[in-house]
Amino acid sequence: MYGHNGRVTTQPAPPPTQADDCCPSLTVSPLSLDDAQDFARIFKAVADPTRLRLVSLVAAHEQQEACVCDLTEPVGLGQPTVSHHLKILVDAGVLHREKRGVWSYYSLEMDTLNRLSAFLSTK
Amino acid sequence: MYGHNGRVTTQPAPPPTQADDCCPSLTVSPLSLDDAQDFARIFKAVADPTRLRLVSLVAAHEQQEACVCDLTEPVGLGQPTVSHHLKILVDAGVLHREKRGVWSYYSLEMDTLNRLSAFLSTK
DNA sequence: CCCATACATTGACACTTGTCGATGTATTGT
DNA sequence: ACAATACATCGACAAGTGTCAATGTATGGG
Repeated sequence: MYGHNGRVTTQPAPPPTQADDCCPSLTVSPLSLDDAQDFARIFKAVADPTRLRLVSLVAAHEQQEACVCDLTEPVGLGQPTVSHHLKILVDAGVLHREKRGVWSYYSLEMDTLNRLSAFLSTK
Repeated sequence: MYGHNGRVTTQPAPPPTQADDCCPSLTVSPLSLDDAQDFARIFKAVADPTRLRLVSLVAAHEQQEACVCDLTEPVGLGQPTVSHHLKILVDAGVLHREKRGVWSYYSLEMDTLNRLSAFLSTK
């Protein structure tokens, strides 16, 4: 009934409310290793100042889409570096890439952003 | 009126809706470098599978708090490593540390999580 | 057909990061 | 005072990451 450190311990513990396996949330039940790795991978994509700015620039651009040449100057980095960052965002499902003619147009993958948002929310 | 790549360009562009400087959002206006760095730092703290599991374990623990000795076994890592991860989460404002007796109790900093959540949401 | 443009990929490098073992520092009980 | 416990910090090392210059690949225009 009392643990090694003096706090009251609970009974066998009700089976973790895993009912909502639809969309794992950070604060409802312990994350499985798989879920933790999945979300960590997406967060990693967003955990860089340059990539955050790229996403916000795409969002603020006309039609909510932009090509590489629209982005290199605002972020002040070389084209290969920007392409590299955009690839990471696309691989993580944060951005969508559509090639039209010579240009690659990047747009938001809103489902992913909202999924991340819901994952973090505590209310 | 037409840009170098054939898309219609807009007039001088209305001053970016910076009215909501209360809480920067990823998708409303281009992020400043400072805001981008601030949020990237917090996302970095969360962009690791072990740290995500630590946060979820704290959230799922009794009283929504846990000490290091509660966490080492579930994540399967050594005590110094767990302490290291917890420090990163505390520094980022994701967890709160309170020392009571010999134990350090970690709890959620819900404001930070909800701020991140709102930052990512597109609705 | 050839050239210019937009973008992707590669190789290299400095820097950061996750992990561990060893050690340091409080706090509690005897 | 001493020993044991809980935790933090340090030093080290392999692995990962951000950046660039150089090069490769497709597309459209003349």
